[in-house]
Amino acid sequence: MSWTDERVELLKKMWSEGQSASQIAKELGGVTRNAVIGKVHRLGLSNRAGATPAPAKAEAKPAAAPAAPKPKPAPEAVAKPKPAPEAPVAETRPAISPARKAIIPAGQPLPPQPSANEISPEALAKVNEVEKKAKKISLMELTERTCKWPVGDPATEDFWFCGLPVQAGKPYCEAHVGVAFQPMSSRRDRKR
DNA sequence: CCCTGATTCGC
DNA sequence: GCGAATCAGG
Repeated sequence: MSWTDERVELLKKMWSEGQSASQIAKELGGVTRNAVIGKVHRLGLSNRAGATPAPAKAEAKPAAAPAAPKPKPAPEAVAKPKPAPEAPVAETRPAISPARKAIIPAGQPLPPQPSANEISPEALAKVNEVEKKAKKISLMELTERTCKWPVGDPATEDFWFCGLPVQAGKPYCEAHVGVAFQPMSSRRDRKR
């Protein structure tokens, strides 16, 4: 397999939509996530921010490299009409409360894929669905990899934990993670 | 253990 | 340029 224009295009699209490298690789087929990541870097779009107004975070970066030229290949993001202003929300914010109406930026809509943004009623529906087939485990049955999403009233017998297998190092299963956390976008931190 | 992206380096 | 191996982290 080679990186044809079409494949690269799909790669760009998915990457900008926040899809993970493995998902993209799976979609493309014939390549591994490593290949995707490698390509992403070579394309110079390792930063998922098509036009993120820089967190303006007063990072106390040493920057003690006066003579160190940082050849940062300026993002060629220009001809690309980026409608979504990227919601400036903190990612680690568990929104347990289901009371949340669509705050979807009413900019230019994203016709094909609703993308992976906001909670969306879809995610909520997914949770309902999941709760049906939840394992309904008890507190003591919780392990490192069981979804710890509580359901029901703790003061009642009608209370249990989801118990479905969690994904990654999250405390919840995929469905619940979708409701509890914001998509994903900024995780900039490398110690090396 | 599952996953994520980042980097390196032989090809 | 490519991507497996490796690394670093959740």
